[in-house]
Amino acid sequence: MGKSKGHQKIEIKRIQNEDHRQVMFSKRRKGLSKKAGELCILCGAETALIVFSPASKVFSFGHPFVNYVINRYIDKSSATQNNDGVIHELSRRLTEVNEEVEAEKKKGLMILDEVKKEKVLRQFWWEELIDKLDVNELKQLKVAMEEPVSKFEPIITSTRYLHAFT
Amino acid sequence: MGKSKGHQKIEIKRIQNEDHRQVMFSKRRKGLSKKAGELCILCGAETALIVFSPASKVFSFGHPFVNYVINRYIDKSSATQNNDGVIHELSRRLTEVNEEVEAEKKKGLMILDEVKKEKVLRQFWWEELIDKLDVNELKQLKVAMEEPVSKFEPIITSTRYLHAFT
DNA sequence: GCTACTATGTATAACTT
DNA sequence: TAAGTTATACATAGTAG
Repeated sequence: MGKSKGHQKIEIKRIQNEDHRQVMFSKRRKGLSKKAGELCILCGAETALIVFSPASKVFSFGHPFVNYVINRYIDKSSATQNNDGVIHELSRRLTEVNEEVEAEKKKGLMILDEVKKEKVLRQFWWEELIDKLDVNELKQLKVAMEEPVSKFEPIITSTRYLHAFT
Repeated sequence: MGKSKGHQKIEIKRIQNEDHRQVMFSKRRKGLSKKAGELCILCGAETALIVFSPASKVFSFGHPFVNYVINRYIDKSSATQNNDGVIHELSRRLTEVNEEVEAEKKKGLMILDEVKKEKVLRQFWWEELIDKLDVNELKQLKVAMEEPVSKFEPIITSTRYLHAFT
């Protein structure tokens, strides 16, 4: 007797209850693999999906093989200068940002003190990350930054970026 | 007048019609990325998704980053020894911070006309940007986007960005 | 934790513009 | 050609075992 409220709407945010989260992970991971497989069959796509659970268990799906797709991805990004993937990833990130901003604005602006506090935390995060990026990534960024890209400047406004390389 | 038969049942096999297949690919690829992102947010998973279209276009999604997840997949044992461990730790912190942000968003409640204007201009800004950037600039932006300060700053100092393309 | 069930939300196949 | 609409299939949140 399934006495259930059925599929209720949920907010997309971290599930607090650990058990619930685990169950959700299991279900959704399977669903994701299934859909990845369907995409391959229906459309002739080649796909790799790697998922680490919070407990660091790995799950993967690949068509034709995970490693094959990964290699293809790596080759593509290093050899060819195909913007598509980059653009896609960028637009995805930007979309995320915009959505976040929009959601934020709908609810209201954060209290100024809290904004400052968050900003400090984020700076730390970012500065540490820069320190830990591998040499190639730093070179890439450095080269990119040495190019005259005036239309780009607005993004890189902070001097924080600069001493990462000095 | 949407005179449609709606979502009909389909067999999971290669779609023969090329146009139909392309449309299906586009839709399902987006759906897949969305669900991958939801899995990450809901369950704290780390995920990489790489999809090659039949025309060899690459699309990818990664949290925290595609390359990070791939590296972790390829060589899990080194994760604690090199920077991956740091990045992992940092990504955890980012998640925590984001949770805090989410919590804080709920506190504030001020909708501003100014803010709406900014939203429109901002969308214009990034769409133009994507169209105009060359490879080096994309690399640069990619790096910039991968750190949370830039995603955050526009909220506060956005007016600096707006005349870049006007 | 895993499977089964049910009610419901969501994704999406077919169609329109 | 992509973007929007509609009807339906499918995924899945909640629950029980």
